[in-house]
Amino acid sequence: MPDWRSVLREKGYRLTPQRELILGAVEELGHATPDEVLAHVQERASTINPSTVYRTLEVLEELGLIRHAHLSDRAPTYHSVTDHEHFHLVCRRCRKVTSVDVEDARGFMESLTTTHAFNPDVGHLTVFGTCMECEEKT
Amino acid sequence: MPDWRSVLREKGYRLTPQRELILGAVEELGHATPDEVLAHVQERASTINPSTVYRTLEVLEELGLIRHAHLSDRAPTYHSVTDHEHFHLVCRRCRKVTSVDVEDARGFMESLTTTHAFNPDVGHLTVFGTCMECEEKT
DNA sequence: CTACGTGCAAAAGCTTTGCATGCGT
DNA sequence: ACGCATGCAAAGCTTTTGCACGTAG
Repeated sequence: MPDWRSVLREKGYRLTPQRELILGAVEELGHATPDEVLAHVQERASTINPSTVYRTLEVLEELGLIRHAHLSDRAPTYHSVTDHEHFHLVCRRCRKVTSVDVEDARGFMESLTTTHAFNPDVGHLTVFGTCMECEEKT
Repeated sequence: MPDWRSVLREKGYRLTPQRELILGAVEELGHATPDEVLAHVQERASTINPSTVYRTLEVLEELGLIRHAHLSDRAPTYHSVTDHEHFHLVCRRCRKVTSVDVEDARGFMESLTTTHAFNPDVGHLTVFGTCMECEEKT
């Protein structure tokens, strides 16, 4: 797990308090929209601006420190990559998000490679559906 | 494959030229954003309004006549359901979209059901990645 | 010191909503 | 004739952009 400071420096990016706060927010929040990240960092530094959040999330993702997925039909959510690489299950009814180890998708991913000449990005994958709890409540 | 007229009528929706045109546009275009649908229908009926397109797509999806998927980080795209049910592979570099029969994902989907108590909606699934053509151009 | 990063404000999408008119039933 | 559907216009959100200042290196 590479140190975020070195990663930024190596690519010629500067170390700023905003970048540290935003990366910290993403790690703390788990899965957060830009908006939620903004709200979180503003608790500590109220003058931080939305545009800084968007710009910083973009940089951090480019550097591979965070990733985003689409857990709703609307905003993207960002999450840390320091944890295991994972993909997501999202229940449409209760909105619950489950993180699943990429290992559980390996067979499927490999079949896409061999039969469709496609190299899938499993870390970005989101599967929508219904969790059994909700299913039973029908 | 149910007739769209009957489907609308059975649920108490009215048959309008706009609805017919919009459904037709989705079927012709394959995978289209609301914007593309609008442009297409306006070729025939220039007064059709964006809000009608949004409202109609929502109705048609609710009735199961069309579905949407997220083929880019931005706009949703709608497609007909009269074809085979399918999911999508999207190449991030060349933006190519491949439709894949759901059968190819069955094993994976079943494993999610059994090991994660989750009932996946395979028709909404989109897998991002890189196609081999682009991969080789590196 | 240099120029990258930030804050601010305005603009740019995209989508939704309220309302009066029109049209399908 | 009744009331849903549409067109229009305006508002709402989220995200992007231009610019001048501040600050990391």
